[in-house]
Order: sequence, then C-alpha cells, then structure tokens
Amino acid sequence: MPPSSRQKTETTTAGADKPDLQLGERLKMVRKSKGLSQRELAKRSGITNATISLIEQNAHAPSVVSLHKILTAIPMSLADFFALPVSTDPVLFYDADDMTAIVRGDTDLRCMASERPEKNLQMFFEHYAPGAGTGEEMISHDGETAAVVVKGVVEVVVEGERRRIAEGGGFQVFGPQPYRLLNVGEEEAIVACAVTPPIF
Amino acid sequence: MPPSSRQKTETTTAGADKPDLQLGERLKMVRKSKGLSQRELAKRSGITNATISLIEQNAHAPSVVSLHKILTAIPMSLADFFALPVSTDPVLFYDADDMTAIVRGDTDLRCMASERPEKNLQMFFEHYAPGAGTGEEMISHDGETAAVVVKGVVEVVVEGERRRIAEGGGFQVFGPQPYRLLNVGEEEAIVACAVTPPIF
DNA sequence: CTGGAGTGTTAGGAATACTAAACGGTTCTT
DNA sequence: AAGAACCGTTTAGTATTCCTAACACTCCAG
Repeated sequence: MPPSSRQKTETTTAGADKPDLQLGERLKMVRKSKGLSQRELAKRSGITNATISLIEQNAHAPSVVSLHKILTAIPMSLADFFALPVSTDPVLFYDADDMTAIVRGDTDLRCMASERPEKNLQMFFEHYAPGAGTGEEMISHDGETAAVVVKGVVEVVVEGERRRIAEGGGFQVFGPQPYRLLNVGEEEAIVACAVTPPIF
Repeated sequence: MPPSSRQKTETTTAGADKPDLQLGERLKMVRKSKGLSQRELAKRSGITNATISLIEQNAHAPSVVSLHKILTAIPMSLADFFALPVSTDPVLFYDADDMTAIVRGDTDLRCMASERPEKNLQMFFEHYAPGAGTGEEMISHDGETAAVVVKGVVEVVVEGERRRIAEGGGFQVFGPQPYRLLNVGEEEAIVACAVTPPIF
C-alpha cells in the first residue's frame, strides 16, 4: 500500500532501546501542514512555544495530556497523529497500484502522497467514463488548479464560461473560482490535474 | 458502523477543560484483555507497577515515551491505542449490519464486539454456501468452541472423527484440538458459533 | 493459624517536563 | 539605520512524572 521509500518500519514489538517515536518530526509536520507557527500553535493550545520547540527537537518527551492539548488545537486526534506515516524522504515513487484511489460513480481519481500531510502540491490522475464528470455542484477550494487533458474531450465550466478541451489541451484556475468538468466525448477521458494546496 | 450504545463521542475539537482521554480505562482494558497483571506488565515494559497503577486511576498523565514503553510490552501501537473505542457499556446491541463481516470465498462469518478487545467471549454467525467450509487447514486455538447448526447439514472433523450434524444439532470443542467444518448439504448452511477466548 | 505468592494501592526522593523570560535571527516599515 | 513584528531557540525555576519501597488485601499450601 505505501509507496516505495527508504523508510524503516516503526512498529517495534519489544525492547526498544531508543524509542524513536519521531514525535518531533510528526508534530512539526502536522503543524507546518496547517501553516501554523510555534507561537501561534502555543497560543491556541495553551502550551508554551518553548515546549513546542523542545518537543519538535525531540529534546523533551511530552506528556500525553500536553500532546493532546497541542493536537486539539491543530485539530487532530491522537490516533491519527500516531497513525501518521512519518517519512522524511524528500521524494517518493509511486506505482499505479500505490496511488490512493477515489472512485465516485463513473469517475476514478487517483492521487499521490495522501499520506503526506505536509505537502503543498497534490497531483491527480483522473479517469472519466463517457458522460461522467466532477458532479453537479461546482468544485471550489482556496488555491490553484492546473490540468492537462491526456485523452478524450472534456467540457470545463468556470466563471460562467463553458469550454471544450480536447486531448493535449488544458486549463488553469488561479483562485477559488468554482469549476466543473464533464467528459463530453464518446470515449474515456483522462486528465492529469494538479492542485495547491492539497485537498486530500 | 459502531453498535448502538450510550457512549459519548470522544473527538473534541477545541477548548476541552478536562481532557478526559480515559487513558486509565484504555490501558486497563488492553492490559486485562491480554490477561496481564500490573506487575507482569511492569516487568516486561520497564515501567514500575506503581506508575501503571496510577495511570490506570488517571492519577498521573504519563509521558508519551512511558506510555509507548508500556504499549510496546503489550504489544500495541500508540495509534491503535488511541483509536480504541473506549466504551464501558456492559452491554451492546447489534443490528445485522453492525456485525463485523469476514467474507472468505463462499463463507460469510459475522461476529460481534470486534472493537471490544477486553471481551472473553466471541460469537460468530456463519453462513456457508454448499460445498464451502472453514478451509483446508484445520482451525486451532487455545480455547473452547461451541456451535449450533441453525440451518442445513455440516460435516465436522475433530480428532480424526468425522461427523454429520444436521439442523438443530451442534458440537463443542473443549480444548485446542484442531477442527474443520464443511457444508455437505445442498443448501446454504448457517451455524452459530461461540469461541473463548476471542480470536478477533 | 502462618507463611508465601499473588493481586492493586499508596508514601518520600530523584529525575524531567513545563513555564516564563530572555536571546539571536530574518523581514518588513518608517 | 532604527524600530517593530515575526520567527525558532535557549536558559532558570517551578511543577510534574517516575521510581524505590513499603502497605493492605486475597488466595492457597502446609
């Protein structure tokens, strides 16, 4: 399931000399993924920024309640926090099967790095059956989108404008403008779509 | 998905005065589910039994590393620990859809309380298509099994003995003797099977 | 009854997580 | 430049956790 990486397994069964929970890495990751500074998170959680700094450096092993307070301000559950795959690899490789699949009716979205919340960019590989699309309601998020039509013909509706885009074409949305996409061709449409910041 | 219960939701989003992580309940639950005493767990984890006692009484909020050491000796991951649904309800009710389903080929096992690791008894509701069974290899576990055939005819092999059991009949295994079950009838067979200690 | 081995639960010191306040750094504004 | 506003880091002192050691209890053997 996880992509190929050089990450070592974390689940130890017994007798770990150095626990190496990577608490610091985990916290730093989730904090940055929310765009929070240590001080901002400190203010929200009631824990001082000094403590947060030390935790992130693995200089202190926080108590569970402190960690809970911090995560509550994120917000994130303890279970999710410890379930996070902490990989510091700056690059990951994905086979087709490694992609996280989101199947919704006749559309098949596959995306990478859904397990890396600190990412700033998310890439989708989308397959639309004839007549399928992003659904009735428009898609909108605070960020930017760029897409290339790899195969087929799709219709994109943005800001009241309706455009047909064929193989090799694409579109880019520079703000939170809602948009909609529909496969108007006779064959399957394939779209490569990039989004920042990530939505999954 | 979860069964009907009177349990309150645990995921707080912000500003919890009393965290109420139910750390003590959680730890006590998992410890007892493994049949360990505080002292035994202390010896394995390197944490003293005094600390474990205080944690279970919620008198101390342990550090993450301490909790990790304890859980490592269980063994259990931190993620699983905090993902545990801590329900102190002494009784839970399950609709058919609430049961955890284990589908393996033509056999359909449904069991209750898979989310309650402290249980001592597990009940299965098993559906076998004609010709289906528990598989080639014998089933064996340290415990006891009792089953009633609700519908159809099954063949049970225990200790070299081969017996046909029809509707209304049953069998009971009093030790770790491996056994095997097969639906030899023309119709679907339904078996209600109880196991102690639980295997899921 | 008495000792022994088991259970879980409390007391005082040693270790350390946490806070408050300072320090060094960058990036703007004035 | 100076100053403000932000960032992350580090240092004393307080408030915890944690450990060692005892306590109280049950069960079973002798």
